[in-house]
Amino acid sequence: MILPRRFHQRDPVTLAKALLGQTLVRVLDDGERLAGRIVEVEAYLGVEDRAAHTCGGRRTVRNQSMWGQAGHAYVYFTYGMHHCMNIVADRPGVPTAVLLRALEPLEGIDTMRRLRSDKIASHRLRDADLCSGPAKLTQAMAIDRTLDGADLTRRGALFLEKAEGVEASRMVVCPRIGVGYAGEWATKPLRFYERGNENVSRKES
DNA sequence: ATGACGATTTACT
DNA sequence: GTAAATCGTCATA
Repeated sequence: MILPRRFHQRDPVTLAKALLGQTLVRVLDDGERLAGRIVEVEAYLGVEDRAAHTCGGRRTVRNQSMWGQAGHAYVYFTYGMHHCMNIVADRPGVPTAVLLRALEPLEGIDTMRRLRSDKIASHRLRDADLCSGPAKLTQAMAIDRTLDGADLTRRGALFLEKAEGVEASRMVVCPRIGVGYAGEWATKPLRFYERGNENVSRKES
């Protein structure tokens, strides 16, 4: 079953926790299906959040997806070489989102490994190296700006299937990664991951 | 038109 | 641990 619009129409912290355990599915142009279980996420809280791209109400060409309807993808390009994928939360005009930081590979693992190996020299990547970071998972799932704005509640190139969630007792809650520039917002507990999962990008910081 | 900067990853000391 | 890679985006002028 595909996760419905209503699932996404919540505040980003609630959505972030609910997304842990759910399945992200990517269908390639040739029909091959790649899938991963979401095991690490971060919530971005919108205009007040100094770490968010929509901080201060900024609305730009790049971040316009964050201002739109929940359940769509917000994919951005950064560091001149990497893509990161978010899931838009809340309602139109409230620009919040959840960043996907790590997946546990489920389907299409050989293709994921090829997509990752094409870019880097090292051969024989472990399964846990395929999707253990926000830009690694977009590489392994062939996600780029062409999928920005994609509706994740429809069976297309990218969508979310319902699976068993992760209980609060098995979640680690800690500060977000890589947002040291955001002042007091850098230390807020907005990162969530499944305790003990080997695919997580880093242990608690 | 210009310049500074990343919601990162990888390789190397 | 530190540094390089690499360029679209956005604020400033």
